[in-house]
Amino acid sequence: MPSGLAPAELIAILTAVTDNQPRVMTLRGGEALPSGPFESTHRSLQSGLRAWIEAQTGHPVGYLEQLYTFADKDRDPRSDDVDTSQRISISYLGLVREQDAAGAGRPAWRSWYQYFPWEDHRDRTPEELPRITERLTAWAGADPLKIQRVDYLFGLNGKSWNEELVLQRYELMYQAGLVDAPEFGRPMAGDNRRILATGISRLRAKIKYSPVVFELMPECFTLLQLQRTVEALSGLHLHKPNFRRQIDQQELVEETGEMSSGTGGRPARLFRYRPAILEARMLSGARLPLSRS
Amino acid sequence: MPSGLAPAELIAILTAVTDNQPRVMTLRGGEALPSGPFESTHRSLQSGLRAWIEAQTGHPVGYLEQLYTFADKDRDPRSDDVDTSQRISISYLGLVREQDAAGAGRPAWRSWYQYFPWEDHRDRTPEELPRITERLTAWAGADPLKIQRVDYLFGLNGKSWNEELVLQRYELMYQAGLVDAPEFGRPMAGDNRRILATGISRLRAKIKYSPVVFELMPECFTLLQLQRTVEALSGLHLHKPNFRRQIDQQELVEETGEMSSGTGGRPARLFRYRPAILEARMLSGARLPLSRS
DNA sequence: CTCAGATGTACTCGAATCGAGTATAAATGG
DNA sequence: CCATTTATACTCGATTCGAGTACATCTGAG
Repeated sequence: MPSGLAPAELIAILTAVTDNQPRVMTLRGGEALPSGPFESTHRSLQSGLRAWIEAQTGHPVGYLEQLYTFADKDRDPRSDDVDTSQRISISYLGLVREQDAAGAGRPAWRSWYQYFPWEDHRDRTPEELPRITERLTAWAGADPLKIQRVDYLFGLNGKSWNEELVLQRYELMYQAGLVDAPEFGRPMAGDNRRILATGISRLRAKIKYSPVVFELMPECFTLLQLQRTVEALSGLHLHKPNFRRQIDQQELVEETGEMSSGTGGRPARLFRYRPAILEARMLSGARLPLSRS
Repeated sequence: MPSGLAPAELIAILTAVTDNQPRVMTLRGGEALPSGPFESTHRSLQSGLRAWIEAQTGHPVGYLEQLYTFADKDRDPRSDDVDTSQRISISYLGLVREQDAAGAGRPAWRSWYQYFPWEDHRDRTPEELPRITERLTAWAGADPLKIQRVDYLFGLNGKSWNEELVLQRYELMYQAGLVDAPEFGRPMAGDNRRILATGISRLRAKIKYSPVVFELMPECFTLLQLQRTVEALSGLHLHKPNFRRQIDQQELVEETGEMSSGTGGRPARLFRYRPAILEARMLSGARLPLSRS
């Protein structure tokens, strides 16, 4: 057997937000992410992955960003193919607007929070959390380092909840043997659930300093729709006046002149993203006005 | 020819700071970075790269962080092997303390700023900058998008210099055909110089919210030594009182009780990093007190 | 010895940011 | 008509941060 010559695998976390739910594109009954081998016909890693996504989900992709590269032995030890040569997996985060799916692999959009129910803190703290932290605390025992880590990751004992630490929380739960319990979120094949956690972490971090949210918005939107989208992604409730102030200050959007067709209350102004400003705002960014509750 | 079965290549940007200069470990007369194929004997991507680095440079590595994965066709089009199958390159950023090098590939530490002389803004704005921006402005012509991009990346026309945009600046200069001019920095083989730019960008961003600087510091250090290291990395001059205030507030360091042996002025207190605080500060981070001049 | 020069340390001030709260305006629907 | 929902404007105080100033302490050259 020569050195690791297995083809590299490309994996996508394709995300959209509909009905105030952040969703991920899954295959085979929700247990797998779109993926396929990188082939010599592909012009680049990105275009290769785009081809696989279109074939498997029938969905065109706009924004695509590289996440992380794994080798098999770095990955989830439950993998089936123990004696094949080492495979390299390159994961990407993709953002799309629409949600109709019709491809070869039984594509379906599923809410992130089916897989990570403890990550949605928009309305109340999730009901799973007490049971999770209870078992984690038991697992930590008297080890001060473990206790500190549990407190820090899950916002216990005066620490505050940090929504970006999705991956770290998942890995701690993995260490503590909690991720196989079906009560704590739907499982996925292989390490796909961990890759999803990586993508969520990255996206939650990125919306704070980069205008990627607009990749998920329709052409025209109200400020509340924008806020609801950010809230869905971050899993947090935001303070409305502050959110609007931030959006104003950053001049990321402009009015279209039209008004929303009224979904219950007073009609809202419709806005449009100003991509012209993108460069200048790359770093000053779109900070999130957070909220305790 | 089957699908792209070339072994994946591992590449390292190994960085240290000595004599107030940020340095990168190079091979073959400074034109290449340490690298080697990922082999089936390697336990993981990281450990494989560690082995190659030790063999080629004789240098052990502590901190190692994945940067980016390329396929050949994504890379610099000047690559020699046009008709081989597609090769995948996985780049890493490594941080080390010491600087003695003795390995198989003529290892040598070189200052970052030999390769990117326009990135060092500590004392004065670099002398190359006027000539670079002049040629870039000529290249941009009347295209408003290009003009905006030049202004934004190089801090022209009221925009401020953003030290993190090393890669973007290099890629713009590449587009404009400036990177082959030896007056604008030392060249490297293939796309190694672009990979180095990627690493510098990442490190300059990371020192702002993560205590990675301490990977580059000796066990004990004065606050001024710490400041000089951060300045070397960011290529900026920092305001001393503000820098110390930040370090105090974040409680990242503790006094050793000893004093510096006096390198000219009044003896300074020696400090030591407090890794115990690491977790809690992961995000609140080590922000940089910047400075215009 | 003394003083220049370098380094170390302690304050102050004002602008900007941001979480949080309050108030008011405009539409819908029973 | 009024409760409810949504939209929008304004205020207040805490914190952060860039910037400036002042002063302390040691080394070493003359």
